[in-house]
Amino acid sequence: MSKAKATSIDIAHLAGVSQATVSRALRGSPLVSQETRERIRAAAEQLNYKVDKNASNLRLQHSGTLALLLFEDPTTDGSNINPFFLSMLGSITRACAQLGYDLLVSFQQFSNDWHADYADSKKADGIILLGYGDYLAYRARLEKLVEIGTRFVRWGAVQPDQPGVSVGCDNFSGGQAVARHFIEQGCRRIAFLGDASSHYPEFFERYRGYAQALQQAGLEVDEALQVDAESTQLCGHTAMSELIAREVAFDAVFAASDLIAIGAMSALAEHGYKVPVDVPVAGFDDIPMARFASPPLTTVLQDTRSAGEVLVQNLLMMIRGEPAQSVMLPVKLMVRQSSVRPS
Amino acid sequence: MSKAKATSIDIAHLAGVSQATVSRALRGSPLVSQETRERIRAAAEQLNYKVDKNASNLRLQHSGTLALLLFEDPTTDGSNINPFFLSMLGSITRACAQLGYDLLVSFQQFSNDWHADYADSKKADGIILLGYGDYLAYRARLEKLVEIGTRFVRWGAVQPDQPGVSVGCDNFSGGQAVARHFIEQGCRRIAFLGDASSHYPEFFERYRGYAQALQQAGLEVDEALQVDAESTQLCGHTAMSELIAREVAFDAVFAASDLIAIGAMSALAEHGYKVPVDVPVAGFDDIPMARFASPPLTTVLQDTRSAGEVLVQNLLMMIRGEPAQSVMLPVKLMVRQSSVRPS
DNA sequence: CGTCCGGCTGAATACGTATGCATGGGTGCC
DNA sequence: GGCACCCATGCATACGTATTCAGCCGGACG
Repeated sequence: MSKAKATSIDIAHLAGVSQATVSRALRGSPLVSQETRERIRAAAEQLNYKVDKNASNLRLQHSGTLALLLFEDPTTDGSNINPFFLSMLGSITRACAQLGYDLLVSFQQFSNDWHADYADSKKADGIILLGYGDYLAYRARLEKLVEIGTRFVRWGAVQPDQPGVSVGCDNFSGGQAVARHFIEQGCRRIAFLGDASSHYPEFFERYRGYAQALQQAGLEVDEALQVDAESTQLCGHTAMSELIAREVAFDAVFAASDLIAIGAMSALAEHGYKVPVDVPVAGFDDIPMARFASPPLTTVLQDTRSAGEVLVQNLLMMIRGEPAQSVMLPVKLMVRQSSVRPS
Repeated sequence: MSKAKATSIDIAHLAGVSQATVSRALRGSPLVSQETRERIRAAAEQLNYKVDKNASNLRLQHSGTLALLLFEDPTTDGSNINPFFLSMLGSITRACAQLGYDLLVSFQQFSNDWHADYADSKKADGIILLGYGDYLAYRARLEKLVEIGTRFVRWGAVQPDQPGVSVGCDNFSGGQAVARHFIEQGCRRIAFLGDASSHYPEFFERYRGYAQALQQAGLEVDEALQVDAESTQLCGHTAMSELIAREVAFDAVFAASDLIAIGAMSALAEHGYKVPVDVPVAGFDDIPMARFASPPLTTVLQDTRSAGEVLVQNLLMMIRGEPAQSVMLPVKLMVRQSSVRPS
């Protein structure tokens, strides 16, 4: 039909008013009379007019958009995105839609430089940072963000000395719960699969919870029972194989994430171990796959739905200039077959 | 530090040049001397300057952004997003990043009105439509989009009379392959779980492929063996239970999607059927969960990676004004344990 | 009948960038 | 030495919208 898109001036001509009135009418200003408003609305519909967001955003100095930045360690195999973060993505999208914001999604995995630019270039009003990253490597950047006044929230371990606002689950309690669950069943040599250094604060918190539960039960925390692993099935498989190769005794496996746990279970199967009879296994995250693993995987549920809501709400508070605080969300142990020895 | 964000004029002052030169330098215009360019770059860095995308986009009349619109039938249980589309999301994001575009993501599931507005409001240069939707219900809207010149590509069944450009897998051949796989093993009463009406063209194509394979093998296509189901585990469970309740004989189950297959397998287990010994099962999509189902699920692989690339490339062609055509991608049968009877 | 006020509307401008056009200074060539 | 030419830069303007300010009209009130 019309080749060029209609502008508010076209609408103004058609409706016999000025451009200013068109703008006011379409934004719902009370200054416009009901009759004029209706005429303008009709004209706009007739020409398929839509407000030009670029012009509008430029004028208003905000974009009505949030950016979601998913960063994963580039060392991961790059194949598939961690399902846990996909769940988060879904809940964040939902929360954004409910609150009237659009969402820009970017995977650090796929691009080189930090798209924190999204906010600096006014393409987004704020940023959500998501990922099990090597936190220390990003710390300087977070501090830079704070310094130049970029609004952002981070999903991850909630620690007192962090720059900016974080939202995360209670990884410590989750780790504790898993360890206690094993201990109650009489396990005494519980392996931990996952990076236990402070570079990965979330895994580290899970490890600390695990270690404390062991100590409270009077059990030794044996370094030989801990194997580093990033959150992929492949790493889980490798780490489990490594543990078996060490030939140390173990009677339970706590994997720091579900993907690691699933990889570990496949390695156990290959080596002839039956789960849970020979060795019970538990993971962390409760990704959808966990329920359908064989056997169904015991894990720690992170409530992604409220996590997404809290992230977005906190970010919007910051954008509005209100003070926002870090939040730690509760977790829940989901006991399934993989961790329960038949009595 | 500085409260207000720096503009190109600030940079111009600091570098002792005009705003025009700043713009040219930062955009890499060959008109600017090397020395001046360097001075401007330094000034920009010093002030943490980033080009204001809103102003830039307004001036350039494009946004460097694509919108991904995921629409699923609102009748689904709304809990989790179909993992297959999440895979597509990942590959589309990757393709966008590689081609220098940002991606705006929206779930029709969560919002009421069509955000085709993204393109009309110039927030995006084009739209990617994704979803097993009731296609007929959207047809009028697609035609409207074509009419007003909105650039979009659609993931789904590729059919000759469709408005716009589509990219999809060869669902027909996939359905054929699954049916033949069962037939080769001597199955003669193969059930089909999934909507077989033309409202869901992708499922319908899979059904047509299945039906043709049966006929070519001289087998009857029995309507009693087909049960409607949308693509969720719950629907799969329900549909399978329904089939069992019908008390018709069946010796294989072809589910139109992996989620349906997984739901069906759980229903089979509840009724005491062993997969694959009593009844072999296959799905469609090859979502990550399929490999970890119990038993691992035979399914039809859709290559989401190239699908994402083709979608984005086609859309960019349209944006550049080049002609783009619908594309049908090949599929591949992934035989795993769920469909293979021990001989 | 004049004044004032309130309710609507229009004119003008700013948001920050990109670019066509004009300009200045330097260089080469005759 | 003068003229033409080119490279680098500055000036001015347009992109489309939202809002401030000013103006107009009609009615109410003194």
